[in-house]
Amino acid sequence: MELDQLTECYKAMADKTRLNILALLRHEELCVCELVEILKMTQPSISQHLRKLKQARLVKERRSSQWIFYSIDGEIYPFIKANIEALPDLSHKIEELKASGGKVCC
Amino acid sequence: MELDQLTECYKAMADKTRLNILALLRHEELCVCELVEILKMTQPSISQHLRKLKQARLVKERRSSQWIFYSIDGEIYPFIKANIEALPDLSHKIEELKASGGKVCC
DNA sequence: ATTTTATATAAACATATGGTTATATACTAA
DNA sequence: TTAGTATATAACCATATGTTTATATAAAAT
Repeated sequence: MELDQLTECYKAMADKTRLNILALLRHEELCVCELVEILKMTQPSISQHLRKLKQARLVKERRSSQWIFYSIDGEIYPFIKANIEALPDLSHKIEELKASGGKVCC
Repeated sequence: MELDQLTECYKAMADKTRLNILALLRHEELCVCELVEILKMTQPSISQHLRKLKQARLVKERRSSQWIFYSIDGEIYPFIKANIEALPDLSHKIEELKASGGKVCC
């Protein structure tokens, strides 16, 4: 893997919000508004972080009617994937969202 | 591992020069002036990159008379270490330096 | 002691980055 | 067709980052 491409990957991971997003998507695909709800950040901010992750090919998107669901891109290099799997377990955040009726959607 | 600490690690790796440094140190310890020579960059620039890598605990230093030798920190988290081992092989750069008589030192 | 060599630090500057507010687009529902 | 919902993009701003030049420090050599 080339250094330029690697640098882009690590740049994409070099932000706490984006690591949080990756840590959440590790459990299941989520749409933008769910991430907004969980991370308590504005929608444009989340969208721009997702764009960076997408450009670095760490996540992919899937449109379903009004929503766009993001998930970890399966094509990721194995050692990058290992990094994502080493992120903290945030499944409780998703559980909270479901419990509060905020899931699927919005 | 905490997200803040992880973010610092990835920030440290989110730069092409620093990835080059890590890729070189993967093979053997090097002093600042050797890195300057190999990477064709100014000494203060290299020094500041090394400081970031040191702050993120990716590298450690060892003083030997006038020189300060940098190397990969052995205490690194395993999956971070795997990242460094996945970096391109730059041993030829070190060989070139040795061939040109630029090694140990300066 | 003075000079030289190796490295670190500081100051200054240009560019990159992340957040906010406002607006545009895409789809849904009425 | 119009209104509403979900998301993206643009413009703006404050802060962070990387590079350069200049200077400081530390050890070695003379």
